[in-house]
Amino acid sequence: MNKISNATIRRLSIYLRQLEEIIDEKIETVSSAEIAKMSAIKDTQVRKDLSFFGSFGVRGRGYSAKELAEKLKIILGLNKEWKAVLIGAGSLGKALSGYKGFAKHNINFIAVLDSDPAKIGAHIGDKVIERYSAAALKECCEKSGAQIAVIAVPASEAKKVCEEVIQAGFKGIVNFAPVRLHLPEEIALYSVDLAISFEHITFKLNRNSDE
Amino acid sequence: MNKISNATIRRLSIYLRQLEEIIDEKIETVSSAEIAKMSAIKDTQVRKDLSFFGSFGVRGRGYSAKELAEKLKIILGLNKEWKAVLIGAGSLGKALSGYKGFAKHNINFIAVLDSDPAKIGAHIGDKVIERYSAAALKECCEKSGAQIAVIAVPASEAKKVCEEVIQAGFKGIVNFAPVRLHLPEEIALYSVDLAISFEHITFKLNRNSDE
DNA sequence: TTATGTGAACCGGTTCACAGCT
DNA sequence: AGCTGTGAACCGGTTCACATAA
Repeated sequence: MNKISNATIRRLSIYLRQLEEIIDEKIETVSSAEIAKMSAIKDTQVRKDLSFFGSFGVRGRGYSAKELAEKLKIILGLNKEWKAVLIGAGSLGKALSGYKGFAKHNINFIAVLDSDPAKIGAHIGDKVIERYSAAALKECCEKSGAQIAVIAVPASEAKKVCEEVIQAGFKGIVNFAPVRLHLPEEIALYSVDLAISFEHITFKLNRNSDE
Repeated sequence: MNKISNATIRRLSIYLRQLEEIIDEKIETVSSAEIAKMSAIKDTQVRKDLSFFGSFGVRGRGYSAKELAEKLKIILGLNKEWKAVLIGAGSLGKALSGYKGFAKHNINFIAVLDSDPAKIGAHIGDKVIERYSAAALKECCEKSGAQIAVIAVPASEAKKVCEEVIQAGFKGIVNFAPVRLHLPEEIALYSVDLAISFEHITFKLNRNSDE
């Protein structure tokens, strides 16, 4: 199975989102050029990305928006049900648990864990916060079949939590803590780092003013 | 002025964070290999990235952790005070306004705006939520000198807000809404997209199980 | 004629190899 | 001897050019 670049994966998500907008507008057929324009990406790039997975269009005509969206969902794994555990019920955890986009794409939080005794038992959305422990993690993974751990704890705890998550048997991690996690090749990791995003902007603003 | 890749900018942020850890441990000198190991990046990459901005090390010895951190802060623009406006006081906005990392790097929220009348006047951290309007934006930008707009509103509003942000004169945008923003070359943009991060993981988990 | 699908060319970012300092 | 700094080589991702199909 030939390797797909991270950049391609990211763009597939973008295409899917644009297609969903198109479908909402009741448009049935789209060209790669139209998808490209909405995505601010070149049309050849769109076709090349899709070509790694098959040929979904009709020459001279374009793509069926619905069919292509369906294919992209399958490619991205969104046709399956995913179970995730949220670790950390702070303000960021709250924001994540409330995000509508997940359910839409079959990503469901089955539990919320936190190590702060004061929070245990409180509600967060329709979930009750449970006590964090390595054993609790293991139970989510083995009994409930959760595959994804979402780490939204302070930086100081993130490395330990990460190790316990791997121990418990999770196969995918979305990390929001501002630390670099080193993990085995077979675990999928995506890190969202707020500091990096803001520093990206300050760098560019700084540069623009220098020129 | 030669162009610096986004990848390099991202890594500079990472190096800075690792250096801060090193400084906390009272270590004075580091080699590029040590920074590289902590960052899970190759040592030649570290040196190449730094070389775009000057030579900060001592051959045969390494780098002064403090000095290099200081240089990186200057490169990333973190030696200056930045003023940002937070647009959207929902759960994500709350999480962002509470994030400690910003103040540490001289990024300050001077105002929180929201268009929901029910929220106006409420507190969010030590700020009072003000009514969102194009005029309010302009005031933040022109009177208070804010340079960065942080968009944390629902997808449906994001495009309109983005236009008004540009109109108001902001030069940098950090976007958390799940939409593609098209904007003029001279505006710095960084988008954080939760759906993309999760879909990245589902794609990889899906693939790993296929193989 | 129009728009897809794809091998080939290109380009830029990463890695290598080694010269240059301390 | 050890580690930095950097031109050159390499590699992978993007773009081009065009054959193919409706």
